[in-house]
Amino acid sequence: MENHPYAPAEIEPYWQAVWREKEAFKVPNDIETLSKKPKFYVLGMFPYTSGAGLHVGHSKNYLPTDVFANFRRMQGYHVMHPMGWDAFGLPTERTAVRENEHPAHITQRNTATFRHQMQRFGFSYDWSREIDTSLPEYYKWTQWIFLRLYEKGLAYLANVPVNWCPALGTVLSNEEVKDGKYVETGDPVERRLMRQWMLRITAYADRLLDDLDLLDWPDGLKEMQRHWIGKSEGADITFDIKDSDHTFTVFTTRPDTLFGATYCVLAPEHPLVSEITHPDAASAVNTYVKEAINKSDLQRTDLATEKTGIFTGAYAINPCNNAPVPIWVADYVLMTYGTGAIMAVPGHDERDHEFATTFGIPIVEVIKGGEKPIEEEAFEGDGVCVNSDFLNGLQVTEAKEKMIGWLESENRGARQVQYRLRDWLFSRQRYWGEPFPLAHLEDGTIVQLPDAELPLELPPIDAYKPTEDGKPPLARAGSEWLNVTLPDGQTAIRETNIMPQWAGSCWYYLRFLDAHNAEVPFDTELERYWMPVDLYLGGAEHAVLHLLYARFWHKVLYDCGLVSTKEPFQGLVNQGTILAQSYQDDAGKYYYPHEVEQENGESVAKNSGVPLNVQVEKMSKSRFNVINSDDVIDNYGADAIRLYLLFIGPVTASTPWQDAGVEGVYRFLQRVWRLVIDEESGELNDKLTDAAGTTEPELWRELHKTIKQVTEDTESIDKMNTAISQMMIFVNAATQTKTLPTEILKVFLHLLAPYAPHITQELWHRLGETGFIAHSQWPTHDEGVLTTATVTIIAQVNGKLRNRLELPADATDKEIEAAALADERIQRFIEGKPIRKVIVVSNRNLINIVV
RNA sequence: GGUCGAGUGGUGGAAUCGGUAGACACAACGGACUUAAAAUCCGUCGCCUGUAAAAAGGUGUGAGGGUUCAAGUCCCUCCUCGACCA
Repeated sequence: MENHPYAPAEIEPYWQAVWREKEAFKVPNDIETLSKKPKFYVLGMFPYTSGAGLHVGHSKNYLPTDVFANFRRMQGYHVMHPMGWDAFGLPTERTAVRENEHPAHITQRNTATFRHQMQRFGFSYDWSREIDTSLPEYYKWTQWIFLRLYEKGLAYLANVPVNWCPALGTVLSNEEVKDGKYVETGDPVERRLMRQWMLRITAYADRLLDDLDLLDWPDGLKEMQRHWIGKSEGADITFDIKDSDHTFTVFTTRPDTLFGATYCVLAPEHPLVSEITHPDAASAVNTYVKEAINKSDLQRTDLATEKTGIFTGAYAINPCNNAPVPIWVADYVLMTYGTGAIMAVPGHDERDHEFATTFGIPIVEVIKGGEKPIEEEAFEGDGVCVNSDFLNGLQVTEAKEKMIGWLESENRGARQVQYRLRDWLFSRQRYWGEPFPLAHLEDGTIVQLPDAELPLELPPIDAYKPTEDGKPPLARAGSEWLNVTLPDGQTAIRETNIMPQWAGSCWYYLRFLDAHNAEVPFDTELERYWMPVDLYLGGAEHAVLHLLYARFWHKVLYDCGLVSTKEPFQGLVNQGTILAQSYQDDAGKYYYPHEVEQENGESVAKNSGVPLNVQVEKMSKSRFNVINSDDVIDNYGADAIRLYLLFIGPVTASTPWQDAGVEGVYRFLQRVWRLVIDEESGELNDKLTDAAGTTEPELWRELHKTIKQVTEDTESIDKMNTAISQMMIFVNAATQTKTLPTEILKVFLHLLAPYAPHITQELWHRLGETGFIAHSQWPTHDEGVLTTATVTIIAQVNGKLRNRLELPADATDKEIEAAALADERIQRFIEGKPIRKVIVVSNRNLINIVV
């Protein structure tokens, strides 16, 4: 019967092979050819290649970029649209330990899976530019860029408090630690001072902040980066200590409240704590400090927890009035922010107020304007200074200036800018990452490897774990690797830390431009042509860290004269996540859907009968709710899953996956197929005609409407779902006409091509065309076709819809009014009541009669 | 606790320079076709009143209030959810 149905399993692999053979999406690398057309660089954040492979949630990132790349290509641009792998990282290293295999092999296996899965989607990547951050030919240049940072003094060693996990023998990032445990294994984590590599990102804080204004990013995202950088302006103030030669400096954003400072607080880690503590308080302070140091920053600064602290027995002198104020130690002050010491103004700072109330410290009002008495609530708003000697009567802003001026003239302090942003902890005690191209001489001097000796490759080692005496895994490498002899005969030992996973992704968008250049990281002319990235698409989880780190490196490269743009990513969109039903018992254990059955309308675990909570949340392996893209492609084809994921909602929205929904777009693709192909004979549909498109005027108009909407919606990126809706409307209309001019059909196939590249290419071919539809030109609509002789006027009485009137499109307001008043149904609602007002909104085809 | 964002049918979602609420699709229901089923095609589909069926009317975008000829859209208060920060 139906011998020639739509068969994605046949046509998709066929065209994918043809595209590969003919290098259909390869971008030229010679600048002369490139300069003939405008450029567009569209990039999806490249994936970390875990062993689990791709699930449909990941594709929400790659689909909009691919559609947009196809769209721009058809509009006549050279389109850079590459893909690669963020391949260094801890999960691979752990798999290596578990399976006793080299991480490089595991990485190769994983990238092969990712590549294969992506190719099944029919993405139009230029695969000749594929990169892998863990290959020496790539990380050679990561090391090279690091040396440029080092030369500029932006990399340094420092003793910093870190999250140390003894069981893993490594430092963990803050995100990896929750409640004092490593989130993945539950191993305890402690705070420890360690000598670590740091990158001086704070030196770029101002530019990272200011240049946000140059970017076409979502406002919310820019706001998050601003917040993260956290610039605050204020003053450093130096306090003398009573009966002591020591002094300490505090940073405050409110120098105007100095007269209200009734105590000071040192962070538990502050070096002065042991120096100034009164002997009577020493043992108690010591105990307190030890406890505090092991708490996380979050625990310490959480507003909800009760403030703790202890009096040192020492007093500071308030510089503006020489009053003695007690010095406390409290964990809500962090050593890593500001100077690690604060002046506390309980009258005008919520946390200080809470602390002062808890410990019975006096509260002084120095700014008037609060709603409640100062003893009850801190007043942090704007007001007038009181109890402040020479500041009395001034507004907060003026008072700040005056106080800073006074401090500077008295040599008691200075204007100061502080950032919340801290320097970037850049070393890890692991194996699977970039080795630092540095070595240590016996006297402690650090020497850098000459550029010509890069890459410094990872040595083979016997086990991917720390040494017995707690050194990083690289210390297991033999002396051949560890010991270096310098040209002058001195011997040095290599750095055994590695770089964090973020390093490789800080510049990968540049390597794509010239992926296999062995001489330089990328060619300057190519960089000038392609940069910046015009559209960068990725998840909101990278809103701060990756984007901030990459911007930082880019600015350093800019200062080195290596790149031509101040910013790497001009346009950026955060795609939403794909959600799915997950099943969890009260203990928090997740269950796979196949382990769940329904009982009396409740979901329970099949084997135990334990009742389960059903929830819709982000699709992820750890929640046991992933849908594998291979399975969907097996059943419905790549074009169907492509369309479905874009159809269920806006690109930026998070939307739940529904199996049944794929059926809908699959049916749509079948209808498209049947428009062209007679399923019985396999020949072209009889209703196709060579007659002009205008012989089906209704459909001709619908086509132009569709061109317009699909073009606009695709351009917006976010509204690809309504572009697909309009194409469905068109196909429904085309199914119902007697004839279908090929002229109309071909234009429509162009519109669908970026979304469903396989079926459109196949039908294009069946219609006798020889080239790739992906290389043909995007259509434009004719506004004249959209205008009609008559329009429907919405007639309202008192704002309520009462009738629709068909009137000539050129009817005047008066004629519309007359027609409406004459209408029988409208008259029923007016019925003799006096007409108070008539409003005609002709550009909305609407009339409202107020009675 | 703060900042930002979002609440629309049974479901995913359309419509925001204020101007026809529910496009498109899923599910459901009814019909045609079929020995039957699947597929396909056609139709109904917010809620309430009304009717044999219609016609017709009322009401409706988290809750309450406001501005306006007109509010899902703007303003105020509140509730819920999400993201980020603390």
